[in-house]
Amino acid sequence: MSDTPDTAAPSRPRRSDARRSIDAILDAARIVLGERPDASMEEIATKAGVTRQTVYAHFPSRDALMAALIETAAAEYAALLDAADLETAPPADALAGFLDAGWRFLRRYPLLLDPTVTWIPRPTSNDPHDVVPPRLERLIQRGQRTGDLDGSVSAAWLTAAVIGLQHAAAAEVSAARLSADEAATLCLESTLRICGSTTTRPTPTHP
Amino acid sequence: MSDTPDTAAPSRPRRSDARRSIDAILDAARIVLGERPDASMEEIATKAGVTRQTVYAHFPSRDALMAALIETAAAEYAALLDAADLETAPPADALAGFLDAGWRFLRRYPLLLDPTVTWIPRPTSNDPHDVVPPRLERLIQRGQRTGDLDGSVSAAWLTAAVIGLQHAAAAEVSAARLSADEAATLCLESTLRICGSTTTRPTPTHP
DNA sequence: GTTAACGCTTACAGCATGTCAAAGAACGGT
DNA sequence: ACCGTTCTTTGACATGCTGTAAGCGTTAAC
Repeated sequence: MSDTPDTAAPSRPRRSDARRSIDAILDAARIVLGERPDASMEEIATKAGVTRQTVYAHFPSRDALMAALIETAAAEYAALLDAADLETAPPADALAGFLDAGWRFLRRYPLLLDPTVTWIPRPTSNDPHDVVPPRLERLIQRGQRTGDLDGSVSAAWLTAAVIGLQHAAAAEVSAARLSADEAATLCLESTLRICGSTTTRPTPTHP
Repeated sequence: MSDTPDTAAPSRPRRSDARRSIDAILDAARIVLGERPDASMEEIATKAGVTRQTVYAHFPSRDALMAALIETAAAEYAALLDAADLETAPPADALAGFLDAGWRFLRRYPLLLDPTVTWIPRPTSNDPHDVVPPRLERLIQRGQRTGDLDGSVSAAWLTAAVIGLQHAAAAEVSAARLSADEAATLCLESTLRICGSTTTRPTPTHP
């Protein structure tokens, strides 16, 4: 997935230390930028155990590094989503599974919580926007067909709304106004509501 | 509201051309940063008809300028919210009024649509976070007391969720996936749902 | 009309991003 | 184990943006 940051057709396979450096840089960027999104290339390079020029040897610019990082993130996100069977589980459960995958992803990539990243150049391939929303939208459409979800609101909007709700919940966690568990619970609750889930999900009163 | 960008107790009143410059700078920043959030001080100064140093004469740093800009924005937002009687109107109508104020505000300050701004140093006073969420939360709490809104979900979370929904809707407009009208309609619809509005708001079928 | 405040020009330092060239180190294949 | 290639490092350099400073012209306030 992060095979070729530079070009698409390497004449010869990459050397092992180069691959090690690339992985170290990507990992360092994930961590450092997760803590401080405006960290310099120097900091990332140092954290990766290489020099700044080595970073530029593999990623022609800061934006290119970001794009590659987002790209690997999207691949991991896609793997998480594929592991949660969104296609077959009951829609309400599938929605919970979608959100759960998101929480686990955001714990590994707190970088994407910071909004600074949203406007950087989109990766050439494997864009998160091409990976995450379509799967959620298919899930919502399925629920609307089966009648488990309300079909009177467009699935495209509900897709954006659900992701927006999760962003809002994550921001509340970042601001320490909610715990991770509270945020997940409330987010799921509101998600089911906007999707018009008819599943009688018991309000937390004893039976 | 934007009286004293520098200090709090000016020994003598500000001169007229100084005030004119300050207003021009703030207005230029609002417009230029709305188009390109990473615009330089030079561009802002040029747009304002002054030199870069004049900007620094009034705002000690870029962040200070941002803070002042956010501060005036918050004041305008507060005025819009106060004009829509959130305290007395029926909760569902008040929610619609809240969202409407938001749409009008975002049209004037597209700058705040860009997420780059969210993490800059908070203004010393008149922070938007101290202006907008409390009014919405009071409105939701009132609706929960009167029974017009569902009281089983915390008003604090619903506050964040409603604002998050509006952000999501605004992003869809920015991405040209929705028109402004569609976004407003869908956002209101989902807002009423997560708040558990019991108002029978007719689905858009003809009477 | 005098004075204080304000704006403009010029200059400078600091920092981050990119770029380049050359020498040294590590890898891969033989 | 050797050798050629690839990778890394060092050092230097150009550029652009931020922030600071002093001097001088201009304008508003009283």
